[in-house]
Amino acid sequence: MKEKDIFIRFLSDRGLRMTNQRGLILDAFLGTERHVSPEELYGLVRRKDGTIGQATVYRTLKLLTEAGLAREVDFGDGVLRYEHSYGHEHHDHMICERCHRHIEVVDERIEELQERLAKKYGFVLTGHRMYLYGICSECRRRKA
Amino acid sequence: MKEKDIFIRFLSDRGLRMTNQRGLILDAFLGTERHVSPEELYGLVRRKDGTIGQATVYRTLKLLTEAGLAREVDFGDGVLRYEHSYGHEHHDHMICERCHRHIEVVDERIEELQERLAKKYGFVLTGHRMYLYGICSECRRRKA
DNA sequence: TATCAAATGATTTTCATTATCAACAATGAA
DNA sequence: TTCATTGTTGATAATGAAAATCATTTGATA
Repeated sequence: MKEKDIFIRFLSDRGLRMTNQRGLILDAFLGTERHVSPEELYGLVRRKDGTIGQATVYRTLKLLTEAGLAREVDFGDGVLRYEHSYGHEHHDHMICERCHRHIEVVDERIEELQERLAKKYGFVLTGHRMYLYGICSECRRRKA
Repeated sequence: MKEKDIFIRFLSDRGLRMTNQRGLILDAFLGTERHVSPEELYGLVRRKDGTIGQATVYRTLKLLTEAGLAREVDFGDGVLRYEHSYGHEHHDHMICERCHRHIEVVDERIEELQERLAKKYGFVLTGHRMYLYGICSECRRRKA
């Protein structure tokens, strides 16, 4: 399992340790699709080990993010979510405002233009967040 | 004052009333540049009327947003900010991760591509949020 | 084995935002 | 005008996510 190795290496580089709890949390995280909130993940992990604390889940998710295995996603609803980062290349998000369906999208030309736009203002880009909001075809049909 | 008329009309369309407090909050909001947090605005309004409640500021900002006079901006730091919407055409945000300097940007080609991207997935766009993060020239120079 | 930093879980704290509620004010019908 | 209805407000409590605290446990290493 590649991810676990990466995490172990990341930890030991910092003088941190791989523990049982961190292993469980990583496994649970890898088993998810799309986006998990710390709370949801806490629920999943607890099924395996009922004694785990939610603070540990929060802490581990931060670590996974720093290790490059997870990525924070903020839909602006007040809950931070996490998605896989390793082996999942960058993408942006398109969200249906009616059914909350969610699609991952990328457009290379947009990415390119973002770089240029940044350069124009003297910035060196380190990252970006782009959320497109709209109504999906499904919901438009249903309305009719 | 155009904005006040718009707000009054918006309110009466909904069977709501223009009040002294709402007027004060609108004025204070119009007097700001860039982005205000509810907390900051509360501070400003209180100078004019020390009895105003912060819940009223929160409520009024929501109303202003619905009226199309304000726009919510979420930089992801846990505080929602508001910026002028009326007479201020849409723009995106570029933020320096080091000094937190903030620039408003637009790129018509990006906007256009976003539309096309949405269409490709059957979405009709209603809006979007785009935040570009990077390091500004100032900060890069200072580092050297 | 002794030592010491890291890790954990329970708990508390923080902080932004929202809900609740009683008091008050405007509106409109009778 | 009177009275009922409904909107508005401010104070306060409640919520909920995230971070901080802390006593205790764990694990690596000398």
